[in-house]
Amino acid sequence: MARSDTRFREAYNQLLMHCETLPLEGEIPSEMQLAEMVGVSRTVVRRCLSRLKEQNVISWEGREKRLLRRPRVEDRIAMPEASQPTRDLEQRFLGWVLKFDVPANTPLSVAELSRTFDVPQYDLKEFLAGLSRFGLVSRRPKGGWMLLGFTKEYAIELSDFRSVLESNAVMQVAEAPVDHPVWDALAELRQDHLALKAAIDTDFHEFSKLDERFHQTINSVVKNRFIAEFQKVISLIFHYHYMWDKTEEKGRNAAAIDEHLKIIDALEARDGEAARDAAQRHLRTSKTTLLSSLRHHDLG
Amino acid sequence: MARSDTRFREAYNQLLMHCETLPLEGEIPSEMQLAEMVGVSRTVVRRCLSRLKEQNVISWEGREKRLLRRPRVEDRIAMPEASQPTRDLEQRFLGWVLKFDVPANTPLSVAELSRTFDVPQYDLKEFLAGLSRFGLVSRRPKGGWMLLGFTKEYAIELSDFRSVLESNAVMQVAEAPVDHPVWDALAELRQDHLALKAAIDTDFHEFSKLDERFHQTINSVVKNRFIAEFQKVISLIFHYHYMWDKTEEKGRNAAAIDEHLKIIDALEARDGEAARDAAQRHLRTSKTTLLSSLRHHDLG
DNA sequence: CTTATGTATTAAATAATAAAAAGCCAAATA
DNA sequence: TATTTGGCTTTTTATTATTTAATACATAAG
Repeated sequence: MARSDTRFREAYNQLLMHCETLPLEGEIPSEMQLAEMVGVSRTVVRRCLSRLKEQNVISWEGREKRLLRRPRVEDRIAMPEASQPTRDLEQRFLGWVLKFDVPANTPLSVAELSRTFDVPQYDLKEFLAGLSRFGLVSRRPKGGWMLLGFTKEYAIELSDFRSVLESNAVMQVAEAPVDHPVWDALAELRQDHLALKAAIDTDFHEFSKLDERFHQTINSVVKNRFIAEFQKVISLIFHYHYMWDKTEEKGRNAAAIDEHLKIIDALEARDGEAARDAAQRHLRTSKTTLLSSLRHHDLG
Repeated sequence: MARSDTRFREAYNQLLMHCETLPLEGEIPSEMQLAEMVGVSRTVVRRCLSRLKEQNVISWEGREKRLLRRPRVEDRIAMPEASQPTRDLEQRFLGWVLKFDVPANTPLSVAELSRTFDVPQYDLKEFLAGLSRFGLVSRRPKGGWMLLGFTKEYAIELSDFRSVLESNAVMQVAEAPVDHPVWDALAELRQDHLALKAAIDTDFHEFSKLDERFHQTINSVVKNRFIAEFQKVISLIFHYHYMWDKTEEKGRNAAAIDEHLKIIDALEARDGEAARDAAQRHLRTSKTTLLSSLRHHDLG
């Protein structure tokens, strides 16, 4: 009932590996050096050395440490099977919400989420606390958490916010120096848009990926940690919704391609104002699409 | 070693109070009604009733519950002294960081913070997880947390972001309907600015409050949860820094008053473009001030 | 005099646990 | 018969206890 000793196990195995590179009776480096090597505190190193001595792999007397015998495979400590990485929890959680169409104002059970996502409860608590800053979840008065979005209001506010951020991004692109990599990327995007436009009848579902790439390219010009953080969530949400709303998909995508091309035109002409206007028109369309996809869910 | 029974204690005392309003031998409402009343689960209500019966305050047999005697003051359960509210932890934390000029890349000890702020450790974990979304803190590889901001880069990106948000807000104000409360607020702000301008030689330190009010008024027009969340942090940070940077304060404030007035002029003329330009000029000044205040800290 | 070790102190992660909430069912009421 | 109520069970949450790990400090070795 306490913190796991994964650190110790990992360090122990690493030290074993290091021992294999040493000659028999060879001198083992100082505790501090070992700690540095393995990226762990001296406390852990000493625990490892204790065990190595116990197992008669090394001798250890004061600062004299020597290799007694060659380490064997069975000397290694088994690692507790690594659970799913907590890293992409955000992706998985938002995906779950959108895929299963979890309605607004659903109580979230940390215990249950912990099971579905195979993530310890305290990691989830931390994660949810972070999401609450985006207004996606909140604490319930009687304890626990609650999923707030995606209501119509949320979608509207998110779209508006996206509009604000992306208008700014477009303006910045227009003012980027000629040798900025964004220009090559845009030229390539133009080709890909034209290619898809030509094959729209069969390949229209390919647009989703292209769309994401387009917006990412535009936004990559803005070097701002706050905006970047939000973009991650925004693009995820829009992306998922489009994937699920299949009504009029071909027509919608064809129209979006033209809108994108207009933005590229304006940008390459270095006309910031025109680009911003084109971008805003495009984002208004996106907003409408997002809202109508919500309406379909309501009815279905 | 488990969750506190504050809920029970509070509920018990509330039920005692309710009993006082009842006549002797009076019927006590159903468990569900009591639970609803006190805002607590039936489980807690039943625990309370058990104790009330034990203390001979009520009789309780099946669904027949009657008041046996008038509750006395000593029947109440003592409440564990409420620690500092976790509510304004954000204010206190940011205040602490800025006031003591905690440098960037300082390791934060949850244990220590818990003591200084008189807040349980898990609350702090949640809070820090939230702040990490703003890029102010992050997890350290070997565990624990680390304060990232306020570096020069952070200040620049924050200022730029603020600029984006506030330009948008200003544009929206310009398009607000004539009966929107913002117009009255702006008229009042104009008077207060003029008054302070007249008395600038003596009252220049009053500007800080006025500044906050001005920006809050502008931003209040934008109804957007994402923007609102950020504004809280942004205004807090800018505000604190100005409070601590005393160089040239009078001159700076006098100039800012004029900049504010120009924005108000443009807004009242319903000239969105002009208002945005004026706002951007003002925010550029703010950015410079913020950066120079950081530089002073570096030198001092 | 610097660097490494031994020891003590402090902090962090996390499982265990009491408190609270939610769920279920039969009995009682209307 | 439909609905509410109370007794009981199960699940979940908040919070602590405890183990692991990190850090600080004194002491010894080179």
